[in-house]
Amino acid sequence: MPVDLELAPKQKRPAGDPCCEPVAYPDVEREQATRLANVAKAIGDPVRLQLVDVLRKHAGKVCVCELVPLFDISQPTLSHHLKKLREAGIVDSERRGLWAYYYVNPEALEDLSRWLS
Amino acid sequence: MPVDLELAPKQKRPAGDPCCEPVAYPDVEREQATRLANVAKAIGDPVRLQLVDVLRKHAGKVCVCELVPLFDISQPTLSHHLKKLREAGIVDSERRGLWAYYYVNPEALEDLSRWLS
DNA sequence: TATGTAGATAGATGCCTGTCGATCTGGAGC
DNA sequence: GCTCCAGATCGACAGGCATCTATCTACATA
Repeated sequence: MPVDLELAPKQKRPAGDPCCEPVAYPDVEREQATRLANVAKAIGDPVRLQLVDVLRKHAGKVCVCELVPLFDISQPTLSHHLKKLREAGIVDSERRGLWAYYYVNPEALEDLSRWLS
Repeated sequence: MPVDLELAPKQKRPAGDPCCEPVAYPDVEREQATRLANVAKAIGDPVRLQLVDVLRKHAGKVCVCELVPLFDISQPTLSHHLKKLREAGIVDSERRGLWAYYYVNPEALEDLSRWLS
């Protein structure tokens, strides 16, 4: 049964008894929604949210070895979370000698922030 | 090996060669971080993010039967997503006769919005 | 060259999640 | 009562994710 998806498709329903007004497609289209959702998903973990919180205050000045003791997780797990944040474009890193320094890329969060408000 | 967690614990490291400045615990404490992360996680799915988008514009005026055709998912799956949003406190519902009407609870998103900006 | 350290990667594991079809529930109308 | 419909729930399944231990890579320093 082909369904007209362009606008609110009206099912068969007692005439004169519409359950609601017609609904248009979301303003946020699938592609943009996926992008925003990916950012939201990335901060959808308490550890990662706190990581972003720390990095926003100490951008470029905190090495990973200082971050590990702040959380009750192993170093590889923290590295995994940082990778997730990197993949979502929320943070980026820079190596100086032995150490790696992470910083927040503010633009990534701006889109989501704009959509929320 | 007991580690002092109160503030930035200094590991053994060549004296006079600190990798970075001391880091304090995240301002956003674990509990609040978990709350914020749960909200972020709830909108961390493209379908749910678009659902919120639609409901913000048609709050209380859209029944579920109008939402289903907007997405390429089955009715039970959509019901599942709405439940997730309900559990996160982002939306709430009201039954009128046969139909269920959902609306966004703006407060739930405000906290996350504030944290982001 | 050998040793130690910061951080990333690999592989395993158990749990969580998105999806479906089938079924249940409860109101509306005959 | 019976039937139809909107929506929620159930049970199953595949894929994803957070976590760990073990290992690897790259740099620094003796």
